[in-house]
Amino acid sequence: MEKVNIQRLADELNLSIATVSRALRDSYQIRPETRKKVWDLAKKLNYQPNPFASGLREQKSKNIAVIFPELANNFFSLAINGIEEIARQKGYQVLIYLTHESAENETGFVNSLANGRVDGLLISLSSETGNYDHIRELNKRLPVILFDRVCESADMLNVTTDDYDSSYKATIHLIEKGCKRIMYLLALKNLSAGKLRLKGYTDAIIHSNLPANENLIIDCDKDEKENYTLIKEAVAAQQPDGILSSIEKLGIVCYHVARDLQLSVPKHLKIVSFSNLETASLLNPSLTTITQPAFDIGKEAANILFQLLDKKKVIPESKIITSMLIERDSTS
Amino acid sequence: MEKVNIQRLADELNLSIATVSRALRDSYQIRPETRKKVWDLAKKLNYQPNPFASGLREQKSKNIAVIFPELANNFFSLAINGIEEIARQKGYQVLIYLTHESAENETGFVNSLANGRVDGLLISLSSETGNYDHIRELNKRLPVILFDRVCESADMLNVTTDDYDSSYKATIHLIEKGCKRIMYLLALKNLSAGKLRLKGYTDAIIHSNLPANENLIIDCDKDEKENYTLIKEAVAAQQPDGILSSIEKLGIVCYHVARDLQLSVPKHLKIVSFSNLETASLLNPSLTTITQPAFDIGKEAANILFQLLDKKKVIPESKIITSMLIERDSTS
DNA sequence: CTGTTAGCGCATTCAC
DNA sequence: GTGAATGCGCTAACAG
Repeated sequence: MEKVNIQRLADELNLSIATVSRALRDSYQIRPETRKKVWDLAKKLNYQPNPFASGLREQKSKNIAVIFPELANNFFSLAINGIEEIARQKGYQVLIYLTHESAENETGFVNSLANGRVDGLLISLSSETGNYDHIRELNKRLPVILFDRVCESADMLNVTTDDYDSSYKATIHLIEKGCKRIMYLLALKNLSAGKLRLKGYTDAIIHSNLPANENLIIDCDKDEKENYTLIKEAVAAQQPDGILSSIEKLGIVCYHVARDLQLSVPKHLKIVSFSNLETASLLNPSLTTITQPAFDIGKEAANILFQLLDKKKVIPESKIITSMLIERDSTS
Repeated sequence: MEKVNIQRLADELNLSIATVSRALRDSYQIRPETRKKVWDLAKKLNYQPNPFASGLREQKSKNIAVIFPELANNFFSLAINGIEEIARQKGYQVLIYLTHESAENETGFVNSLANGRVDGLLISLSSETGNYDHIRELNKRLPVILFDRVCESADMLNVTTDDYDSSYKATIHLIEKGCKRIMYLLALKNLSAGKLRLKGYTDAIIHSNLPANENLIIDCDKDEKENYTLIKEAVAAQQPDGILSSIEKLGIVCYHVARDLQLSVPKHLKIVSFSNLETASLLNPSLTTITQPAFDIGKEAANILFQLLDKKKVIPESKIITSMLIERDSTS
């Protein structure tokens, strides 16, 4: 199988490579019949332009990078669906990187993208990330959109959900259900999302004239197994009547804790967790969730990125997508 | 910010680009001090070779493609972790493609990879795929490894789990638990995995001298919502005392059906499903699973691919990785 | 040990 | 409308 490149097409048609190139790119200054000849042969030989050659020549890659903390998480699995869909429409390839929640990995990946490998980056920060220099640095060279796990600064394009509002509303929801001792499972505390969710919770507590009790805020930025023990002990010691979990993973742990402590949900303990539909549908119907439209967040982030790449005359803006409080404990 | 390429380094050091290139590639024939000078400046300027230039020159991309049916599925989410880990170690980038179970998308993607964009492909077939010509065609040009959803033919490299055995054993497990009417939820029937799983079930039934009852085999290769109704009606009509689900998604549906029909699991109905740990941990502990080591399958598939790419003198072979039957209904 | 040069495949400028 | 020639950044063959 000989390789089929522009030269080959040109030779077989007794044309110059310049003409072939122009014909393939539908240049206005090409005779229709020439154009057709070229296209027909290209089809026949299954010609496909070499992306490295055109990338080198045009100084653009037609690739975008997506950096995720992890994928064993429904949110990101769904988000990448949205991203991939948009990228495919635009004729871009998607390069995927997993940080495993390590800031070091993240910085390494981000720094490695400055060489033209990709034209843009979609990133959701690792939970360890506290410093955004690597993002800013890369953003000088190519468009970067943050989503979900974003950084606060106004100089970056972010796509998020309404973390503060949804956390606030969820807390109020629990209070309206009669909860007086609402435990908060804290995570992502370095990140904007984590801070906003916590603030939503504490504000709701204060506005409802419930006592602010620091013992009810459990810092769960720990190892997976530790979290279980931590939460179990905290629940046993503090006897909460409601729990708000700031991330899905902890919501699940928390649900297991309730079972192991023989606390009936939602009778003895009401649980609300940030989560998403896929996961929630697997859980016992007594878990109320704050569900983020992960697919849409992915799509929206990708759309904004392509607005920049397409050099449209729109000024892209950060976007907040609202999540839904889905109640499943109506039996209480 | 000027661009930093080999030329730039050469100019600043008064060397030729050839020397710089060699120094960066640790050629044996370079003076240590020259090497050091070059590396120091490269570090200082954060030089990174342009992947398009080297790709073009060397006729290899240092990219691999991964084609998945979907990602809103724990198996594939975990598998890509394994793949990414190995690829990263080897200095390769991972391009991701999602077919959404469409054979047409799959063929399109596979055909688009013949232009040197990637050096190898890892693919898990879509449930629609019945014809493997596109795979064979691409495999003439670059290494292709199939995993999980593979094709039967011996001319391809496959990484799978022991579908027949695990299905057989799961059925025997149900029989030993006292089940006499075991329903089988059939899926992926075009694919090798689907056929083997079905065969494992039917053989176990026959070997145990239970009546082979076609009404107990429910063909679920349908739309998501249809499956629920289908299974619910089948369970109501056939009154099985055990169910073996050939895929995770149906196992979950089946679990919901049991709840909605007020059939206590595992008391009235024992359920075993192909699934994985992550998902299973979310479910009620009464679901017994056949758990595939998704992460390891991803890693193994990637390893075999890189054996080929590294041109090691080993002859790569297809590999079968054993899954585990994890029992959670010991209360019965 | 280092420099000069050709060429990977493509898009484009400049001639005609 | 078309062809010849150049260069994107890099590696390797060849020369010294």
